[in-house]
Amino acid sequence: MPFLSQRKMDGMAVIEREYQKKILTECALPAALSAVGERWSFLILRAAFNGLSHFEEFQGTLGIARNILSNRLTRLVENEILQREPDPADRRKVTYTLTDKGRELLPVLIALRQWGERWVSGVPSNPVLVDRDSQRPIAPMAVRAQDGRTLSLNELMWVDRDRLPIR
Amino acid sequence: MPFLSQRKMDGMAVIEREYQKKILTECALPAALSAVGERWSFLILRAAFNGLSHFEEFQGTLGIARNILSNRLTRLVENEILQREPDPADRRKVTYTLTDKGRELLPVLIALRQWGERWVSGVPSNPVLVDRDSQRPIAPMAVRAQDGRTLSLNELMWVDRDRLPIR
DNA sequence: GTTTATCAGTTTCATATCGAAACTATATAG
DNA sequence: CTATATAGTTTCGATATGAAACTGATAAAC
Repeated sequence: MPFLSQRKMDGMAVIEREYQKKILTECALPAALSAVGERWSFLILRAAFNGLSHFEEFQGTLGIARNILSNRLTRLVENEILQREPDPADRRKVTYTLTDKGRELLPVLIALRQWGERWVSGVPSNPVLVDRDSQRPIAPMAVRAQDGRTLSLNELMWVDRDRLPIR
Repeated sequence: MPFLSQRKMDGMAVIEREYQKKILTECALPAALSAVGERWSFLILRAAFNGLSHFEEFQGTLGIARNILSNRLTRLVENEILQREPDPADRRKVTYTLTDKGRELLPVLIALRQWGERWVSGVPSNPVLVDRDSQRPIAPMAVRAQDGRTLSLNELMWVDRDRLPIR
């Protein structure tokens, strides 16, 4: 994917048009969006992260239309984000559970949620997500360097893969 | 918002139904999605982060229909994610630039892009986003504790705001 | 100053998607 | 055997989308 308004960011070099195009075309964002880019998909995943796993649970909790839910679940399963299995305890039921691929969407959901808290709803949501050890809230999601420093937009730049320092 | 499949996560306490409902309703994710939850919105933002700012640039680069682009730009401006201004150099043109609120979506876009690279496109995209200082690629987006430790799903839990340790 | 081109939209219309409600198929409970 | 729960599918009207043509304003060319 791409990013970075180099134009008016002090200190950030202006990107030439050709490179800009490359950044926009060779980007995994459209690929990611085709898997989870629909509104309901995010909300279904949120529910799955909270332990919901049955059709009726999703439908009742989210208030989504049944045909749309059916369609979204199918797509999420096709994309291997959810796993569909008959419930061994009750064969009428089907469970949808997160795969590893699905679980790794957690940072995306958390980042979106934090942004919404800060900029849209305004209110810090009530149950708070905390680190189990310290019992303190998690840190705000941020872009970071390898050593953990958080990076702002003008501390970032694009580099061609071939020109990366070795190691 | 919500999250966390407590059910089968070893060590993670099972959440009671009532609390689960609260987690799902008092969540900023739906709010965030109503602002940026449409496919094109993310792609327009990606382009804006790369320095695109004019209608024709977005249209040509993204291949989006003009009426939809018009609609999405209007909505992004209404949501104060983009700022609309006449171009002082050429009064025919209008520039759309990121606001602070818009720029703070960077972690979301980066997280989505990284996920897409790893799980969908499979290939690490070519221009690489690096830390300007070290010239090394940025770290993978991760949920972290206040002290910077990365946290996995089963190291997370929900706590009611009132029961947070003081400080 | 007239013509032409550019830019940022709007309008139109055909198609695709969505959502509410009713219907279906299978499994379980009594 | 009957009633109910679960996970869908079908139907149909409303909404959103996309391609293409059109508009209005500014700027550039001559």
